[in-house]
Amino acid sequence: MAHDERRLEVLRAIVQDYVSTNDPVGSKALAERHDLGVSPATIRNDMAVLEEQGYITQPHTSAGRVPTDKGYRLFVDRLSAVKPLSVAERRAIERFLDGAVDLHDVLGRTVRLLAQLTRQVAVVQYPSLSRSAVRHVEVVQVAAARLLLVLITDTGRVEQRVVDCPVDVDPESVRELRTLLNSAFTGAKLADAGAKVPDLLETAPTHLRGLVATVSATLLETLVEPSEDRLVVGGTANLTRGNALDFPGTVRPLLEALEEQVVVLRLMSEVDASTVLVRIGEENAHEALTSASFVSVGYGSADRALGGLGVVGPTRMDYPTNMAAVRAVARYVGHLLAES
Amino acid sequence: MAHDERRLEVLRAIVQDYVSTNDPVGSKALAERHDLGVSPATIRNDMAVLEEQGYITQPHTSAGRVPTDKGYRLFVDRLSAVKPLSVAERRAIERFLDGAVDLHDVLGRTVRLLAQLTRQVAVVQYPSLSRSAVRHVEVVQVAAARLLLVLITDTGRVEQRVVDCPVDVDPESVRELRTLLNSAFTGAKLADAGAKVPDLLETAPTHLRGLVATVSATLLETLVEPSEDRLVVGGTANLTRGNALDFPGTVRPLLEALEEQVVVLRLMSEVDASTVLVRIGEENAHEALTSASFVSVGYGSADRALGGLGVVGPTRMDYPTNMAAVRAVARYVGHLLAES
DNA sequence: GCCTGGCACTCTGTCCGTGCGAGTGCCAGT
DNA sequence: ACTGGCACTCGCACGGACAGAGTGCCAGGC
Repeated sequence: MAHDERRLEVLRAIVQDYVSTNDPVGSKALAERHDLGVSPATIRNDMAVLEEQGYITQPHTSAGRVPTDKGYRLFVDRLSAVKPLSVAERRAIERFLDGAVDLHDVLGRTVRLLAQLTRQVAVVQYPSLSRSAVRHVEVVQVAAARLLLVLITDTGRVEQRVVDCPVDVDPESVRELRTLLNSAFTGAKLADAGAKVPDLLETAPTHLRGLVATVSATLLETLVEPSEDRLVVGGTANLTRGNALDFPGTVRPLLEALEEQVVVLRLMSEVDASTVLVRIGEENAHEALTSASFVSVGYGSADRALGGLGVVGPTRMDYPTNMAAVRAVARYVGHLLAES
Repeated sequence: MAHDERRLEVLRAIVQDYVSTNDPVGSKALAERHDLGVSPATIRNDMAVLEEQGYITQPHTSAGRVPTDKGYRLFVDRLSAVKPLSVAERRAIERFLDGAVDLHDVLGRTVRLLAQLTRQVAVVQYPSLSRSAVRHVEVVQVAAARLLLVLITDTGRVEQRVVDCPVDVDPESVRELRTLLNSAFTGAKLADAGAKVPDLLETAPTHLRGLVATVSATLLETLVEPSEDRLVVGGTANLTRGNALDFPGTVRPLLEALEEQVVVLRLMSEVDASTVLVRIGEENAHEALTSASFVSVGYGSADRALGGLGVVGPTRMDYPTNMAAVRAVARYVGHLLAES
């Protein structure tokens, strides 16, 4: 029916205008700025219907209309085409990320890049430990009865733990231990590492049993502990951009949630690498984020997402552009980490 | 002269009142809240002198007085005693920092602790590479012609770099290389490491020369590069606390400067571990920080500062408390890193 | 049946004038 | 040298008037 179609067109126009002007948009302005082929009065009727259906709302009588969360949702799902990035932007991504010297650097550059590209707050998760594989385990003796355990994953992430042993350890044992651990764990997915411990304990020479047990315990703790998942945040200054209406009250709770990390990590846990996930306003199910939207996607090769990255901003954001930027950056980071 | 003394007392009272109430303070309120033993009229005369000397100013005619940067400076230098931390606070520091599992964790906890204690933005610098000593160098072969170099310092910091070799490397050479590097560098201050390279090259067996040269080059790059100094920032949500007057305009430039890191690191480069450094407003010589104060101190043992930490907030801050907190936390972190 | 032009209505943001309160500076008196 | 008193200056909060934007509704046209 031509009706419904035009009504959606009106909704799209409202979203686009509101996103770009930051003012509630009225029927007259809409008719002027878009070729809808109908008069303001007709648009008003459509808007009345859209409002009744819950897609738009007016801040107060006799102001223009503003999209609701539901309206943005419809817009994202059905009314927007993902905007391809310009050549200049693609090149910027490459130039920005190439030349990174280590994982920390890669993620730091990524977060700055995303923040700059989208003009929103960017978040990047460290490659998940449990989804990585062990590249190398290193044991360093730092004192007679104290060892430093260093775990290097194939994504370049490095974890370290100090292990206090009940008795002194001689250097030869350290060497054996290193060999033992590496042959047991190297190449294994960290998620599977736990299963290898009993085996390892059995095959270990008797004089190393105790040591292996102590060290394995710490190692497992390191691997399993998912709370240790890290997050890099950047571009928080972008929160102060734009209208005060974007975040009712203040940006304070949002800043706190971003520092809390746990909140964002939980949201990020749902991502996969194939589709860009958009959570709008109330959909976020966390108080501090109810007036914000979260656009995220997993990075890594298709079969396993190493982690997630995304941007956080006001619900009034340019979804097509941000989704495109997030996806493009994730792809590039995925390649970068896969080949290193 | 009794005059001057009372005048300073008035200045102290003004600073204290203004910090706690956030309102320009007038002569009447001052007389009521402090036992200065004189009438408001007298205080007014003193205030007129203080204003003429540049220690205080009035936002507009017929509002109370507000301390200037110069006023705060005098207050910090001569009028304030460092307020000792309460037992509860000391205990909080211990409880908060104990149980950290690695360096990243220590610094993360530190920054959260400082932010919470002072209700300001907290910054903590990673232990400086050049002032640390090498604990261990690890070489891991990740491909035929690609090595991963891992450097572990005595402060628990871990740096890693990928090295691409011109020719394939056999595993035996990797083992020799590891031994070689460790015997050359272990225990050496990173600042001195550069000097050891020529020696190393000479003593290296002929078949390893090329490899050692390549690897050393990357290693040196890692060590010397001071731009890689890292910063942990926390408590940015505290910027939105307090009056809008605290930061004229917005907090935006400040947030940007904090993310820039370079700016803060430069300020931090001057700290040493013995005295708490306070930079007030314009003293900061960076545009974004001219309406902010920076309280910092070095941590580490007395003879060598490993890095700096501090807080950033409005010039209108509680200097004695913040200085005490910064110093106490720095001491504790210093101990923690020294013993690990 | 759908669209359009017109019209009355409502509401907000803004501007302006007023009054009030806080605070000052100055002066004369002790 | 300090104090009380007094006139003066502003900023700010309050309130009314006004203009502008936008709506809902209705009657008429295609």
